[in-house]
Amino acid sequence: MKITYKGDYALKAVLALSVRYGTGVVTIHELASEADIPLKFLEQVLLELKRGGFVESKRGKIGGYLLAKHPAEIKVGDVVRFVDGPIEPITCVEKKYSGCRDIYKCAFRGIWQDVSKAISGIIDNVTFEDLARQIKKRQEAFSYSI
Amino acid sequence: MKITYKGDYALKAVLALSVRYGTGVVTIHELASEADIPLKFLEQVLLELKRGGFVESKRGKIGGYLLAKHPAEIKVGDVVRFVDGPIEPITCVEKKYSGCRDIYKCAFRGIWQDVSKAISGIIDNVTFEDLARQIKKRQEAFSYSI
DNA sequence: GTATACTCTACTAAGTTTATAGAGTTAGTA
DNA sequence: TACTAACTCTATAAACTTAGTAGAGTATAC
Repeated sequence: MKITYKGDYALKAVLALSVRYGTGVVTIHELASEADIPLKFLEQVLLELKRGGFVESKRGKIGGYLLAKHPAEIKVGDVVRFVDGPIEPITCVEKKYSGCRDIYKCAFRGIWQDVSKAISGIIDNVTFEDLARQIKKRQEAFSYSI
Repeated sequence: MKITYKGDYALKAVLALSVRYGTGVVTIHELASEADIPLKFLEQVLLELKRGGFVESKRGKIGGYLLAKHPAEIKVGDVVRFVDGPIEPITCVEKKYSGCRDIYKCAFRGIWQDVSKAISGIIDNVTFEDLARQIKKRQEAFSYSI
């Protein structure tokens, strides 16, 4: 499992949209400057997220992006797997694999399966609602402290 | 975390040497054909493992490789980290990192730290003695069944 | 002194990552 | 209608990583 910049950007974009869920659209430009992401790269990431059903877009002058579902329905794992591919640390643990000629000899397979399960257990148990709530709390705490 | 072919080959080589621990040296050629690894690639992997203190070599006509320590003293995690680098899924969780300008905003950091801990919890709790014992058991079971 | 096996450096083809460029499309509004 | 702001799509490219190959060099048993 490796989180690439693309994956990182995707997660941050979805989180930014989660925090603003229900408040209309956000432009790529806003998202890019807020999260410090190269604009043209973010364009591609958002298009991909759209194809994946995570976000929706509105074109035209007052256009922008918004979340396609409620933040509670999007897990961190969903975005990671969609953008950066399978979380398995090695190919032989992915579902369709049928490689290892003598599978009984592959002493490591069990370990990689355990690793995969452990990772899933973490990233599939955090939704963007959880993360958005954290962010909002911090923002409140910050504004009180002024 | 991603296990590359190099990492995979390294693990298999160390395991093969673990199974034969105490029985003298094994040539690269034997290891390569036993584990179906390209010979010249395995050469490099073994040299690297030697520099890492995992294996020792004996040159000359009756030369070959052997484990530098007892299999019980080598964890799977040691080899993985040495050959394929840090197991952290993203740079910002590695020890020396001091990047994130506003770390309090990085809502994902905690997740990646949890993932790292979970992976470590698995790969640092399996030694090559454990794995070698498994292999030997299977070999026995196999020979009984004939 | 020769065969065998490890040592070391360099090279390369292919794939992935991280962007950048630019032309095209949609929709609000003056 | 014309203009503008914003999304859409395809192509390209530099840098890096991976996986493997090549070949000359060094040590040691016999």
